[in-house]
Amino acid sequence: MTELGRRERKKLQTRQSIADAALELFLARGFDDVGVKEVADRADVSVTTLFKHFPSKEALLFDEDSEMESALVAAVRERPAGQSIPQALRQHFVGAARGHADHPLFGTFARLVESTPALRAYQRTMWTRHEKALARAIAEDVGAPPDDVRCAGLARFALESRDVIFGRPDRERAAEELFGLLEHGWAADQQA
Amino acid sequence: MTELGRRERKKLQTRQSIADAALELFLARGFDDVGVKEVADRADVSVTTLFKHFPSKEALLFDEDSEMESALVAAVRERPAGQSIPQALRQHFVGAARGHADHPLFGTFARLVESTPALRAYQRTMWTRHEKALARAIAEDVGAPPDDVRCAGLARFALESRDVIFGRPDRERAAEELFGLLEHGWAADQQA
DNA sequence: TACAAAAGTGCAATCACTACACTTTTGAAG
DNA sequence: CTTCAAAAGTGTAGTGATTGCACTTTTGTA
Repeated sequence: MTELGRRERKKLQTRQSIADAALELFLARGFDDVGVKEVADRADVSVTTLFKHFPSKEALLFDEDSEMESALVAAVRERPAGQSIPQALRQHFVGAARGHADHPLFGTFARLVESTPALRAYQRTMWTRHEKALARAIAEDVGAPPDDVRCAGLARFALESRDVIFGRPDRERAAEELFGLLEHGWAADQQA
Repeated sequence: MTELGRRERKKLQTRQSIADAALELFLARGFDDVGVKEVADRADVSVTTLFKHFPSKEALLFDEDSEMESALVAAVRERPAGQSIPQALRQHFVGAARGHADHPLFGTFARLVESTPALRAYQRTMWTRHEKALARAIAEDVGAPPDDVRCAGLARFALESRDVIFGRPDRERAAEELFGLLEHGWAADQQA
């Protein structure tokens, strides 16, 4: 059904060449030490073309994120009966982290992003871009108005949790503690 | 005791001229429509000098943030007996918001930042820069290890709450709900 | 008074990104 | 199969922030 014409195929291929070239070069020599010119050269396209496919240098590394948003919303909507929203989100993030563990490149990639401020920032904005969608899904689920503050807050906190979790050595435990905090609150085991 | 020599005074004065020129121009015509050159000209310094005083164009608008960090840490450390940490932070942020209401310029300034993505992002990183300090203060207060995940999470969430709150019409209520969520958890009034 | 550090300057360069005018490719209609 | 407009790609020249460099001026201090 999704028969792509030759034109579309070539376009995607060009895009892929660029993304591949970027990934290789950045992994090998670091984000800041490789210019866009060099990426374009290696992909055998002009700089102008490169920027027709990607809106910025950072974007070269973060392809395809519309799937992420739907997966995020689905994690809330289609969670098993009786499971709370925070727990569903925790499971979603931990599952994603496990999936990444398969890909050997992913560790190196994560380290690159971690160590480059510009990339960290960009990745964050990519994620928070989904904040509104997530907030709306949560609000709908609990029957609150679409701009409810607590739903917006939970959405924001959950996405931030992801960021915090990925910076920790023991992600599973970190996820448990953070989402536990969101679910039961600071007061729950802090009677001091 | 803090006798500043003429040299230091002149340096501060130059810095202030630059910051003033930047604020005026940016408020009048928008951040993106004023070049660094123009700011430097107005402050009667060279562009080189401007960048010796400020690390970036965005930084021209966000001076003095070391006080903010100590105020933040103090809000936790010196909170009244019996007050929870989330409540102390809520009060700190709401109080700051009220204080700002006095300054007539502040509204315009806030609107400028709000409407300029680059400034929003920069302001966020300025705040999250204090995340570690806040996390450490919290951990120390409750007797947890300095890198405890829950303390780090609470610090992050609190700072994010500030950002969410400032985007809402009714800040007081938003603050109550968000910090209530942090204190008592999502489960507390969400038994559905 | 003399000297070294600090503050300031102007110039040229880098780098991401854009506007423009242009050529080539290609899907589809006739 | 031809034709033609849209889409994809190119090269050039520019903008605007930021940096490095070599230089002059100021100023605290010995």
